[in-house]
Amino acid sequence: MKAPIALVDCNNFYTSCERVFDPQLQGVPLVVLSNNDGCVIARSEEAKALGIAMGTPLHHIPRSAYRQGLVLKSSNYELYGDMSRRVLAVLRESTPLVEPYSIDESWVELAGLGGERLEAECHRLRDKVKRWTGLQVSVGCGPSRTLAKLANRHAKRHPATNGVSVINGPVRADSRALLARTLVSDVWGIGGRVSARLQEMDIRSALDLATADPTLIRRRFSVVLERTLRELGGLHCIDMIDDSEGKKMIMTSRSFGKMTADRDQIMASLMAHASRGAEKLRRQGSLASAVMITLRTNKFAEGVAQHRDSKVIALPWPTDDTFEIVRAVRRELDAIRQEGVRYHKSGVLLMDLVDRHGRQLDAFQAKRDDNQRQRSEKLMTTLDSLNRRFGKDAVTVGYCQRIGLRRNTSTDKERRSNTRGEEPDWWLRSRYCSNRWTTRLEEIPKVTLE
DNA sequence: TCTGGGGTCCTAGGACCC
DNA sequence: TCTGGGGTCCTAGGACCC
Repeated sequence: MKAPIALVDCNNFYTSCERVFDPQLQGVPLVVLSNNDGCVIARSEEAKALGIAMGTPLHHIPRSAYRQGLVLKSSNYELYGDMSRRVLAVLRESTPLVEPYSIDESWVELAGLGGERLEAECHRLRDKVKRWTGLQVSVGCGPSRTLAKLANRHAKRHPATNGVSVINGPVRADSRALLARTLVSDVWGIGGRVSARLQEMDIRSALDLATADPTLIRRRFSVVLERTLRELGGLHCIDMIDDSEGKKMIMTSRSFGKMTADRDQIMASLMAHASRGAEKLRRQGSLASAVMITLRTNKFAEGVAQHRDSKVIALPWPTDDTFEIVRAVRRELDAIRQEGVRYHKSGVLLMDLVDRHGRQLDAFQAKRDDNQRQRSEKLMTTLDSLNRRFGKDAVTVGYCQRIGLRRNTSTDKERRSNTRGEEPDWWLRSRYCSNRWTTRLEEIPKVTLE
């Protein structure tokens, strides 16, 4: 028998992080906006009660919401990332079998526990995270990940559960009833397309799917859905993700603060993405064999020329050198950019990643002599350590400047006065950003004693 | 004026080989 | 009028996740 698995998920994670360090945000409707202050990506319970949907564009939020006290925050990933690490540290202290799943969720294997002891352990984890980080989590537990997800959703929605729910698949009556009440579209792994097709087959609830014919499901859909079906039945099919080899591709892209046709600005944005991508590459110890650049216009803008294109550039040898990657990007921009078109978003995708140490020195790589490689490694190590010590973007490539994330100041006006003259169009908007309370000494919370 | 960013897995189909 | 069969590898695109 496989050990039960729990999903520990932070409630309204981004808005909760904001509240930990700013008590004035308690009890008010609060939303966190996506990059560029584009649309709503997190909501407090009060904001949900105002009817603000996930993904609402900022400019579609009704005035009435502000009259009721709605507060906006720009996303502050430095803060959220650090809070996420803290939650993880608390979980890891309790059990070694923790697998981070997203910035606000982790899987935890609870071996050797069952019945009341299992439920007690879930409550203990929940209380501990709250006490040590100030964040509230919900814990869902079951024999498979799909059931743990479903239990988690239940725990989050029903205060009577006290944030913890354990289910056992359709064998037990109470779990069976929960599956019957859950729409198939709310099951983890089932999106809009698949659920529409399932409805046509009269499969409407999670229980309907759990008791459907696996062979038929596999034939009409795929092995993915068959696994979901079996997981709903209590069979463990979806394993821990083995990310020991790191990510298989690294994407860095952003929308521009304002659309622009200016070649230099577009170039600067791509160079910034290339250097950020190369940093991520070095952090996970990989080398990229190819890089793809992408450019696109704003699909929502009416009456303007639309254009999108991308190009894959093979690198002469697998590398993690910022300068080599930037050089490739610089050379190829004109291959995809159309003169006069105002672009809205650019991106750099590092592909065909190989392990830095496990690489084979084939005939091509041999072309790059040892001196050159050692110099590059030294330079990149220096670059990274300077940036670690003096803050992100302390040292950057040529004129690409900062990638356009927030600086110490948080208003557009202050930003402009910081940059001597006109601010580049491609820089992000980030008008409502809070401090990076836990990662920057200058922004640490101050307590004044009367 | 203003609509995010970063991933994974699976499948189908074409190219190519014997 | 007739035109093998089976296997692998690669890529593009679909679907889903947070």
